[in-house]
Amino acid sequence: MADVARVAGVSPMTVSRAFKRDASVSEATRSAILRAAEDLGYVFDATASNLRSQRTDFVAVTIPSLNNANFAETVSGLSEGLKDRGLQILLGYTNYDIHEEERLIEQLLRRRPEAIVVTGGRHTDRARRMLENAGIPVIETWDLPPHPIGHVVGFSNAAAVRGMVDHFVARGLTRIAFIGGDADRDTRGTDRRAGFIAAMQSHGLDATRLIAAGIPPISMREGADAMGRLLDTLPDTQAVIAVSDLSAFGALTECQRRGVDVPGRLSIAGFGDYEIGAICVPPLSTINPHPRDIGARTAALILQVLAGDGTQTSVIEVQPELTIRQSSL
Amino acid sequence: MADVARVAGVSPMTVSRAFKRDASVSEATRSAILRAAEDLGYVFDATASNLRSQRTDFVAVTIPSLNNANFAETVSGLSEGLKDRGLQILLGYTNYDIHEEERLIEQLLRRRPEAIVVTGGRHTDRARRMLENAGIPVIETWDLPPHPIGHVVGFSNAAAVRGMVDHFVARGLTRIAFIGGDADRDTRGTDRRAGFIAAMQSHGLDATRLIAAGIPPISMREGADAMGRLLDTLPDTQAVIAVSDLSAFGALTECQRRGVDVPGRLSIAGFGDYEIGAICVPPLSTINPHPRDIGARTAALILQVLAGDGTQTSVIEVQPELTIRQSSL
DNA sequence: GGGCCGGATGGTATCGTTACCGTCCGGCCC
DNA sequence: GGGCCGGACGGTAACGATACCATCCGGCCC
Repeated sequence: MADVARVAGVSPMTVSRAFKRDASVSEATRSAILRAAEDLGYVFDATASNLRSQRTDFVAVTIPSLNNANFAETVSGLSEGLKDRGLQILLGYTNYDIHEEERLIEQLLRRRPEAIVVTGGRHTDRARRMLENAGIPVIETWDLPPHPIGHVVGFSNAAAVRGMVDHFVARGLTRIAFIGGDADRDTRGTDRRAGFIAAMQSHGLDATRLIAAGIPPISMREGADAMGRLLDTLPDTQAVIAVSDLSAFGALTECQRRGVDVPGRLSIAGFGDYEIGAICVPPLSTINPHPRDIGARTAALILQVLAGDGTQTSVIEVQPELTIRQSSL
Repeated sequence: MADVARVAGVSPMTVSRAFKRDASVSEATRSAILRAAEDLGYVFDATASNLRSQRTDFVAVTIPSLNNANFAETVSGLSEGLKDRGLQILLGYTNYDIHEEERLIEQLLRRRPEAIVVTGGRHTDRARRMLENAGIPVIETWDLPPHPIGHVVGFSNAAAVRGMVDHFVARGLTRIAFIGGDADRDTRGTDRRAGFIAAMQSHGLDATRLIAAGIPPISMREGADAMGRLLDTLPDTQAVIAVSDLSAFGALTECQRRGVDVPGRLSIAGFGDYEIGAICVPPLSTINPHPRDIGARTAALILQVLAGDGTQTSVIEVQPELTIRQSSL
């Protein structure tokens, strides 16, 4: 920076200001400085800036998996909402493992983010403590934790599935199965399964048609395998709700391979409104949790909190949308 | 850190060492320090550490899109290979836009990564200059650029597609179309399309059955729409290669909706070996570029270069694998 | 014309950690 | 017993930017 200042004929202080957004540097001086910097190949050192200013301009985000269209949408909405304020995202993924999440949170907090967004409401005790003491806004998403750490932008996975159960029951279907949600690791999956069981019981129906699908992320293949086991063991099943559209699609393909008519003999529904559910034949009924909205509203919340609007924590509940398509008609 | 030192009864210097990996601190002292830190809720400040030590222990990575199983696999392989050496990944995505990539690269370099991995070999001039002058290892992946900036771990998209064309020709199919690759933004897509054209011409076949699919990322829906246009305008087409498995699957669904038998009347192939291609009915022929290997070999290369093994640049070519399934048999 | 104001710029200390260099001390060798 | 060695720990300066305060000067008001 001193070199740039020398070449541009100004003080380092002015160079520093030229790299800021709204500092008072005349336009002529600024462009001269930026040109000198470009010529010299100078690259602004964010670590020094961060240390001195005690601001890093990034928001830490943890998601269970990189390769998931839903979480990618949330990150995208978040990123979009933050970029006007110059906030960048520091992303980490946990592989659906809360111990991995704990390690990740520790690493992320060391880098002094302005805020931290975590997916889900279940954490190790130590992770919880770290988040509570971090001294920055904490937002839990994709869930409605009973005891939030800070802010929440989420929805009830259980209530969302209840809507789908009601849809099936209204169509006169009673022998309904659920695929997935058996792994303790995926709390949203287990919540969906718990919602299924509660909804079935409240209708006075048998809630024991539960097919395990393995550890998350639940693949299409695992959905297909689960459907295979379901057809083998409980062939009179009339409808299936899968923990995600991906496993629902896998289940659908298994039906196709076995010549089981969907929805004629069996109705299928998924969760997440992934693109595949809208385009496959027949298209899948699903529940759209509006992942991009979750990101966008999280971004808005972060901006509001960082601007200092009060210190109370907010719980923002987004409404999942029941989307009925041919696979359950 | 001074507070922790006081509580633990040692000097700040010793606390600093206790947080390192292989510093000479007695085990008793170290655990006392870590306990004191935990009690005080002390969080190590990575920004200060980075500044003083001039090491950040992270590798910057740019990918076109978060929500893409292939790139996610590469990042995962990379991450896995780097974590033993304590290197973390700082990930950014470009939305398939080289100007966005330029901005991203600038932001990433400001954070002083130990190395930078970019997806693809086409960049803006300024991005190229920044990478050349960054003074850290640069690795271009998923491509074999004619003029590499530094190291390369990639493959020839064009050559990979040629293998698929050869497969079709060997089966006696001659009226072959290509879906996608028309957008300038996705260089890998355009390379695949160019490879298709070259391969067709070398067989003396008509290489003009090219169907546009829109701007990347090419969705399943766009694959379906493209297939619709293809069936409308060139109904005698015998085989289709799509720019990715996702668009290939979309194309397949369009055939299903129209009652076009695959592979009876039309063969379909994709690219990328996504899970959907393996499980859909019929399963899709595809080309597997081994994305996780790309990540793993990139990680190994980075470790080797950072360890100081010579200064020459290496070009590592991975071999895509032709995977023939029922959709083209 | 003197005083005042605000935009543009400069100087200095400092953010929290670690590189570098010392110190201390117990053990071992000749 | 003196010398040497190495493990464990401490003191100080410095990484490269910016917060904070000071300065300078042209323009405007009364």
